[in-house]
Amino acid sequence: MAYTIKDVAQTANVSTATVSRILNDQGGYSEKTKRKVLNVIQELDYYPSGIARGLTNKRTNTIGVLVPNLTSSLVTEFLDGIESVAHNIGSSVIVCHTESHGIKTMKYLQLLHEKRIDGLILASTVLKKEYYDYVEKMGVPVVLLSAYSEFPVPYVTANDYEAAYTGTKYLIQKGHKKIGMISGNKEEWIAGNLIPRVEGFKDALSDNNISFNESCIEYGKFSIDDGVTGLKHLLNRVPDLTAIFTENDEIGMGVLSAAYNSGIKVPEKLSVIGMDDINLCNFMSPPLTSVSLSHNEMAEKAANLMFKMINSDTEVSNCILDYQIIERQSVCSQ
Amino acid sequence: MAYTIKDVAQTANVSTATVSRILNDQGGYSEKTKRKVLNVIQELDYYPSGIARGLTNKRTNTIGVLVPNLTSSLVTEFLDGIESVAHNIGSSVIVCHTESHGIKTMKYLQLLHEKRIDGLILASTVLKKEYYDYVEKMGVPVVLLSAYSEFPVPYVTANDYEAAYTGTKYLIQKGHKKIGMISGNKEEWIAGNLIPRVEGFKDALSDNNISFNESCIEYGKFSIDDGVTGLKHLLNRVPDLTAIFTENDEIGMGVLSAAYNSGIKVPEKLSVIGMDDINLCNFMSPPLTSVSLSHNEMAEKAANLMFKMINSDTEVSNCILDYQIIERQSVCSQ
DNA sequence: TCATTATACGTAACCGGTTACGTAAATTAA
DNA sequence: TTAATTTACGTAACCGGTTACGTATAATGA
Repeated sequence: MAYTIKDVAQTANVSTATVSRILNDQGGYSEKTKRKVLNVIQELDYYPSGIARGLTNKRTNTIGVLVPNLTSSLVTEFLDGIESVAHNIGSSVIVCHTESHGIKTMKYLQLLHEKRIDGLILASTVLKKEYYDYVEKMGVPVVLLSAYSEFPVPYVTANDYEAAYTGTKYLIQKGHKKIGMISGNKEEWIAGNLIPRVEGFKDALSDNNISFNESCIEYGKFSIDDGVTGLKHLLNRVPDLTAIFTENDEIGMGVLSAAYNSGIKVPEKLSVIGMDDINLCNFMSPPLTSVSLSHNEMAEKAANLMFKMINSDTEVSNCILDYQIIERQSVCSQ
Repeated sequence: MAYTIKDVAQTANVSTATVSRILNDQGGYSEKTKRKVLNVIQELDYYPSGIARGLTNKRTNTIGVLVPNLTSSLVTEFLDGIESVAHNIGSSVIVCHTESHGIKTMKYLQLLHEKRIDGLILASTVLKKEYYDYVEKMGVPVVLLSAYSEFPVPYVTANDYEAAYTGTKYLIQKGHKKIGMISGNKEEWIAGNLIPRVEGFKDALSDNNISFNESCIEYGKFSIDDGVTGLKHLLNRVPDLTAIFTENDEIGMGVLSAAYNSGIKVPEKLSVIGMDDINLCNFMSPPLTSVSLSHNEMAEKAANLMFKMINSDTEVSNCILDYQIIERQSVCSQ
């Protein structure tokens, strides 16, 4: 195998303790021996083993990130932000693709436990009691990204209710009266009881005296595909819709695609507004108007929060970020 | 901290060796003690430390994946496939976002070296000599995904040259004579000398007696943005183009977007064909015709190859996968 | 000058597992 | 019945680092 600290110590005629001290800038050695040891390290091309170091240090410089999927742009943008922060701090990230699947998620948590990760970020994941109990037991800092929880786990998220309310109101202000919504999976939210984005949608309607009918909401999952099938179902049930609010941009993209393929002009015949403001919105035809939830900031905040918890063991406070409507070309006045 | 194997051994009145044997199904213990130990493990909720285990085993059950970016769909689809294979085999994957940046890449390699990963996959990355020398030194199995190399490192890729040739020929057969190309970064390929997708494009033209002019190729990077700026530059230089072949689908998406915003109808006024056939192609307006390089299969093959090398230390052969044109609606006859 | 303190190390235990080797007890063979 | 073999463990070294503690030497102070 590769050289060890012992090899370095021997060839440099010092003890392993000295080598270790030099490697970690701890002082307690002369300039001369430092140079000598550093030379030997270079010559042998020695790299300390993070494994061995982790064993004593109880620090692996590795964090885990649980994501419900890897094909969603929002999620990969999260991952991107987290990875960037982690790398700057000197940590690596292990990605775990849970598929929102309970058993797979638990398996991943066990795996990360065995790997002795320093911290954990759950992105766009509903924190079930089972998960909470486990991470509690693991005893590592956890933060939720784009999710909240009744359990005492810090989260970084947007005010989904308000954002959805505002997004819907935007459509109303544009003169729309027949507005539908395509939402993600209902069951995902068992924990939260309420689906905030749906509630925001409903309340915006009723506050503006627009009659609401349950059939105006279509529930699916969160992917583009769900947008295309969602639009079909929705228009079957209520054909005179003039605007659609989608729970996220992927669904919105699906709606755009389905509309194109059905010859429904957006925005002339149908206005569409998404949520999250993922980068792809800019490049749709037409560019997709969206409620931006500053998700770049969100990911970085979450990562920074987690590292702060790792380093100082202090409790940190939740963080609710701002939202903002990014007007593009998928919505027009009625 | 958490319980250790010693705690388990003590409370079960056996030695740590016995506990270890039981944990690893190695035999050499009676059913009775096995049950006893297993009970204690459950009671204490003991989980062995992967770190300690890794120290003796020289196996971390962790692999590294280097990717040039995390916002490209192709790359995340790769990542998805690799993660899936790895998880089934019981390995975790560390993502490293290199931004195609030499220094950052080297830093990551060192980090992964320190972490003592079992294997490494370089996705869509040109293997510079510097990288090769380093991974050689690391002594772990490496495989290139969607890349080739003059160095003796196994790769899994498509026949880019032929695929590009065929994609271009498809446009020609549709009657197009004024065809442009938008390619990725020229400098990326220093190592390979030739840019296979560009060569395929050129050769398809000349083999079909279509005059070729260097100004018909626009070089940028690989993102959607480069597609939009690329189209503008290209049309400035040669305005009578009727078709565009893009080095990848992201660039193709950018072209679609720029065309939409400039009022250029696709495919009526401009045909566009991409490469890779990422999932998003299906949802563009219009859906983007693309040369499919079976990248799902590619990622899985690469991962399986790597694990085979990890487990058997045998040399494996390269793998060149098939391509196929997926006709959608962004190309029409001239 | 001698006592005191600081500096520059070395020794060895420890982190939490794995495993080669040794041995008493149980089983089988002769 | 006794010898040979197998089974079921325990002991202790080892993986490759870190670090508490001890000590000889050098530097400082009185």
